[in-house]
Amino acid sequence: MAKRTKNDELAQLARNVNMADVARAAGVSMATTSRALNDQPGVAPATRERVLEVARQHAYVVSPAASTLSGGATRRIAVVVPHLSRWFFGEVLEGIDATLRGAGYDLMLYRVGEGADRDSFFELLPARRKVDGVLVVGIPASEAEQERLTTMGVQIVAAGGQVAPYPTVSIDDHGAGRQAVNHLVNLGHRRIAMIDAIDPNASHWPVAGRALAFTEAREERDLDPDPELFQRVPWSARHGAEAMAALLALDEPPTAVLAHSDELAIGALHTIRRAGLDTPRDISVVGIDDHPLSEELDLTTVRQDVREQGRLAARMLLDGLAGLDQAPWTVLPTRLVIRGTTGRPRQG
Amino acid sequence: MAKRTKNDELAQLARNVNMADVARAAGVSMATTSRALNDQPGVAPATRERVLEVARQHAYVVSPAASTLSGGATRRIAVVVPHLSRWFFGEVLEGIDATLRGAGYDLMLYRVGEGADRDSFFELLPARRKVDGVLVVGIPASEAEQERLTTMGVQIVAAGGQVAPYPTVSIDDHGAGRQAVNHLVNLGHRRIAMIDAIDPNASHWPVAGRALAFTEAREERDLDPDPELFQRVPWSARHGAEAMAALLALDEPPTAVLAHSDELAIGALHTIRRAGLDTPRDISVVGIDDHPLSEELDLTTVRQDVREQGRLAARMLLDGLAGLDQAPWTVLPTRLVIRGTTGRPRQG
DNA sequence: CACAGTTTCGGAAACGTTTCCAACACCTCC
DNA sequence: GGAGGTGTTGGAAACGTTTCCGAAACTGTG
Repeated sequence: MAKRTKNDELAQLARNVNMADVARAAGVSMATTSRALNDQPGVAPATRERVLEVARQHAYVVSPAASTLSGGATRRIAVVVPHLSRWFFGEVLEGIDATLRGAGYDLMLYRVGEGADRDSFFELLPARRKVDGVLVVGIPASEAEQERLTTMGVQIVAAGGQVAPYPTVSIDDHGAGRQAVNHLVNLGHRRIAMIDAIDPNASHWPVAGRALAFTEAREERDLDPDPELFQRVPWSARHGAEAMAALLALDEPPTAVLAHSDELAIGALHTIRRAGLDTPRDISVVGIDDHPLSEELDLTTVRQDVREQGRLAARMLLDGLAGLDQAPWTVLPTRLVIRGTTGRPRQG
Repeated sequence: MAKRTKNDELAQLARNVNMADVARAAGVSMATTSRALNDQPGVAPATRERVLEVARQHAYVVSPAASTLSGGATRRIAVVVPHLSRWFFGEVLEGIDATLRGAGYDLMLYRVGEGADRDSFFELLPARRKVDGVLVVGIPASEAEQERLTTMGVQIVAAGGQVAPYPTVSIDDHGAGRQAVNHLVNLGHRRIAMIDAIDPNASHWPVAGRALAFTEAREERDLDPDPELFQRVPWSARHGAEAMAALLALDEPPTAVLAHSDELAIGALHTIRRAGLDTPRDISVVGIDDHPLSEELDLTTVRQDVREQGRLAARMLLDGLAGLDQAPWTVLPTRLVIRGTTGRPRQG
């Protein structure tokens, strides 16, 4: 009999149960059923219990389409990212997913690169009748695109990016750069290089955040102002390696290197190894991120809590949807993690 | 005047335009408007053009909720993954997203770990009225869970995983292991170790695919059968490093190591470095995946096209939705990429 | 018991699209 | 001209839920 009941239940899943079925079985109206299932006031506790039990027995799930059409809310959030296979975005998504899931929201993913996809997304905003809110992650959106986005008529929060006309979450990017460069200065380095990252998909990339901290420190702390020490390359370990090779080919190589991200730092480390040099004996390297591989590589780095950024961004969006107050701008601190790739400069 | 037109358009986006508005402006009925917008037959070309132009001028987008409620199709695909921040899943998602986007489908992301989330997902199948199909990626689903999934009444395709009662895409996992171990054998290695990966979230992890190829090769090719040479650890660079340390602590360390994935291999490489040893001079290392960092690390590895798996899986699902024939099981080949971490065993 | 206030309940309209089928228009052939 | 076939069009019903508002039931007080 147990086997037969299981089969009946399976068959019932295939034939979707509607609220009308639940109402009939519970002996109440559609309106009462809806109120009971949606935890709305105006239902006697005993009636509510009965309806919930009948719904459970029928394995009833609401029709999201009918619910949205009638009540307006989609209970879906769009997450817009420029890349999927890079660590940062996967990590943010972990935080976002957990928070949305906990609140009963679904996550719709939009990977928006360049060209037709991007034009289509920002021009017509096709997502606007599909979601209640949008989380924009690390998209180098132009001011026009940002403004366009606000016309969607949905809540927007940005993470991991730049100033925008909607609430944002980010790390103290400038502070992170500051921590890294100060660490090197305090070790005694004066000829310090930076390998900065540019987004291969962005049309321009102003000197801001981490890079700005570096250029400012050069002036304030009397560091070597050699422009050759400021390298800007597309992010990837390989480009980091190539930039490090260019730095090692200078008449006077730097004694320390600040890399925009751990991925660039990893590439730089391997160029150093291949050149027969070592950290921190011959040259110091510090990254930013604390990527999972950094601990294994013993890389000194500035840690940012990427997952927390995702959680916070989602939290802020949900608060906005619930009509609660939103902080317009939340900045997470970063923390210097000293490992084995930084030390005092070599004498002479 | 140009500024004023732009503002009118922006205001119009905020107030959603419905199909009734388009029909009225085009001077046709709702039925004709729907046919024209959906590329259905039974509309005169001139009428269709007129409707399309009016829709474009009004920046009309359909109400997905009304469309789904009326026509049944959601045009959404669920992608179910056990992790988000690991490279493999980001890479698969890139391929999936591109293919779904091209076909006009939206991607809904479900990260299903362990515990309540997982029970909820597989038990009640809440996604079943939300999507037209499901792509299951790298989920170590039990047979009961797989069977349960088929009761959703939607198309299902799996990628990067195991045998299932629905179409699947994977690499030739066994072949990949074979390529790696053969490469080492052909270099002359006989005392070969394997660092195998287990999913920290799975309750069991049978010796299959790559690991099976290793254990079979030991018997067929007369390799050293020492059971200490078969290490199984949770995937991560750190666990790879620890397993490598255990192997180096043996009375007679292996002359070569096959790692289940490049991440494990990277960890192993660093233990080797820290022990003052080098590849391939002292010991050979081969991984599987061709992770982006592997080229930079000069790691010999077996390459799998992860993004192509995503594309294929999505393609197969869309074909199923379109009523086309689906191959029940598609296997992608892998390719050995020889770099600098493998060489002949040291003499003596 | 009567009255007032509160809680619960149910019917019907609304939401915005899709699609079936009847009606009409047009064309071709005998 | 009439018959038959083809293409186009439009009205109405359906989809499954939510919510407004009137009616009924219940509770407490004098």
